[in-house]
Amino acid sequence: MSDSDLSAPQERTAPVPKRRPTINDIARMAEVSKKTVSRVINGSSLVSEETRQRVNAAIAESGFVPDPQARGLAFRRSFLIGLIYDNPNAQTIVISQYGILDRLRGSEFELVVYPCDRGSPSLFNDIRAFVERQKLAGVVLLPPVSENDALVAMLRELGCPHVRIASAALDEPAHMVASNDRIGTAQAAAHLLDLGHKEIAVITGPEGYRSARERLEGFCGELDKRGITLSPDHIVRGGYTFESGVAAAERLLSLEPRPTAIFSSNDEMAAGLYHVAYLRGLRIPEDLSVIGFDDTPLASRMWPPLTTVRWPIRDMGRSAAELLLDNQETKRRRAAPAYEARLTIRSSTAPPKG
Amino acid sequence: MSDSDLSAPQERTAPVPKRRPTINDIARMAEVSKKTVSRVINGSSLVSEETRQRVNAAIAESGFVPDPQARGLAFRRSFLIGLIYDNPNAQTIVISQYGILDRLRGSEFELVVYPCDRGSPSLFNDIRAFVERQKLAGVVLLPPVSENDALVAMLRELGCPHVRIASAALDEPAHMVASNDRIGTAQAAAHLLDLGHKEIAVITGPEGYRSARERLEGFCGELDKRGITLSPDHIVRGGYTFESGVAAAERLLSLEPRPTAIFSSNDEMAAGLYHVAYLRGLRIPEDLSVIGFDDTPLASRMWPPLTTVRWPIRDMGRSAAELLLDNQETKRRRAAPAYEARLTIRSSTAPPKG
DNA sequence: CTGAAAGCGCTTACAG
DNA sequence: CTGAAAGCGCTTACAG
Repeated sequence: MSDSDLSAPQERTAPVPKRRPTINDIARMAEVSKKTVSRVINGSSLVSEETRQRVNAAIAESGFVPDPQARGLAFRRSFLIGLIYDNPNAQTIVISQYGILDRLRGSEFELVVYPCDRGSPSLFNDIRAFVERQKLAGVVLLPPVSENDALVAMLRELGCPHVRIASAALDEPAHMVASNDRIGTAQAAAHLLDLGHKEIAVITGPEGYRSARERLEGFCGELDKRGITLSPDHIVRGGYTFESGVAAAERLLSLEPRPTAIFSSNDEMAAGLYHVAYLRGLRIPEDLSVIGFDDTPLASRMWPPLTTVRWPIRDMGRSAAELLLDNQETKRRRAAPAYEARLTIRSSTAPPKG
Repeated sequence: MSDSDLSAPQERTAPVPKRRPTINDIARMAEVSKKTVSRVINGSSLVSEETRQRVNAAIAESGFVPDPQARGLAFRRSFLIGLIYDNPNAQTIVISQYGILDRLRGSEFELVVYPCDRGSPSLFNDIRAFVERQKLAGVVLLPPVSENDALVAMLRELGCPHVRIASAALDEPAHMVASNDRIGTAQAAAHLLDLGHKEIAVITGPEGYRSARERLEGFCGELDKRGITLSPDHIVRGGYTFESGVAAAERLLSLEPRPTAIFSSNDEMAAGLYHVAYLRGLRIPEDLSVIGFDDTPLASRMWPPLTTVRWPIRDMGRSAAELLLDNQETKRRRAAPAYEARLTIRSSTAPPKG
């Protein structure tokens, strides 16, 4: 039973440094050529059923795992998926990573993280170098950098498969995992209207961000339908950061008459709004109703727990990885499911006083 | 000047698919063997200054970048660093990633993320497979999985370089980036005492977690010094989660007399404590002073902003990567700097009433 | 359906 | 200080 029965005595003393089995070992065990082993590994249909079983048995017995580096070198590409993002929100990043890994686990692919700075003048060169050097099997782009069409054009030129996650369909289905943010924000507007609010204001996202536009239009679209139009001073632009939420809140809460309800285009800015409200002695939701967007853990940890629009980022990450792998293995271009952002009602909304 | 002057006319029409230059191209350009180019790439001292310059000039001119896959295959290891974690806190994960990448950027190494489940029966096998398959250049372990000595022993056996991030020196300096959590928690205790609190309670971390012990002992150590000993019912165990903070708070705020100050061993549980306090109509800090630990963004976004102990995770991540790379390139074993958790005073602490 | 040869882009002994 | 040969563990044409 021992595999060293035939070796010289002195060789038995030192435990054989059991080298990982290679494709050659499997070929020998199964009595086929290494090329045939390769065919089995890669799921080629040009292998007889009997041969395939013999090879698979040898693989199982030896615990053989193909070396991704060697495969990659021969394939001229790696088994690495890059995650490129400039999103400031830690929750979004981590949860999207979990989502992608949900799909990658058990596959031969690994996830390499690549945070970037959209403002950097070397952004394009850096990403090009990253993609080329690692010969990435594909990349997933998170918003807002996912909205950068020029960057995506470069990826296309490089022949790097890519999937964009965003708040609207910016690209062909094969390259897109989109949420419909308008549905959830329309629900938010309807919720405030149903509670009886008339003095409504909005903190939007940064200029030029597609998500900012989608959320604003979804919210205002519903108000329009009900015959309400927000005056320009009731729409204040934020930067998706806590600090920008504070600044926007200071302007909105100084309005006369003061808004009784404010929709913030993300949870971070809603937290800033809470601070300003509390500093001014306002109670939430008695004096001010607040709705956020994202449904990060922060939303449920604030006090009172924040009514917000849930953005299904984990599912979207999983879909992005799915698209990348599917379109790799098969030729058919599959599309990701349609995702909808939906309102989650907690405790930060109530009817206006009086 | 054109590099296709000598090619047949019909070849000039199709733009030459400019293949990435390889070590062979550089060898040809510099008129040396590829082995010599390899020596230059790897910083060998056995190259004459003149030859080195010629090779470097060719590299610069051609934009040559060595293929990490091919290098890895020949080296029998990859240029991938794994980040292994089971930490539930998104901020901790993302910020440590930034820290590690601070050091990796510009190097030839990439960061591969590997969240894991400490409860999984296949944890060891999964990590072993990950490390072996990818022939990782090294791994960084985040707490609490970094405290798992058996896992680290396995990594050692596999010959996988590793650095552990934790709240105490669990290992030799070359494998350790440790914070001293006792300093910050002692400061927290002193702060509460100085404010005049007598009824003090603690929410600790999970049983068996080294960080939980360090923080508890740091806090109670300072109380002891001042002649105060907490009764067992004033120390409630939490699980580092928001929900466990809620549960612990419910017990502590039911005590008679009610504590006027509570130290929570992380920010997440402090958020849970806030909720229970508010539900009971208590004001922070007037009726209850609260101190957390970590100084995640959540701490500054809660209301009132949380007094907490700052855990310098970004710096620690950078140090971990530094250790891994240094101990890779040189033989000398360097140690990471000593990190100290320190108290950050915000608005959740005040003198007790009366 | 199967295989022998050559190659992916590098490095390790081994010479000199 | 420099190089020719062999090899890392796979796959791509090319045969048959």
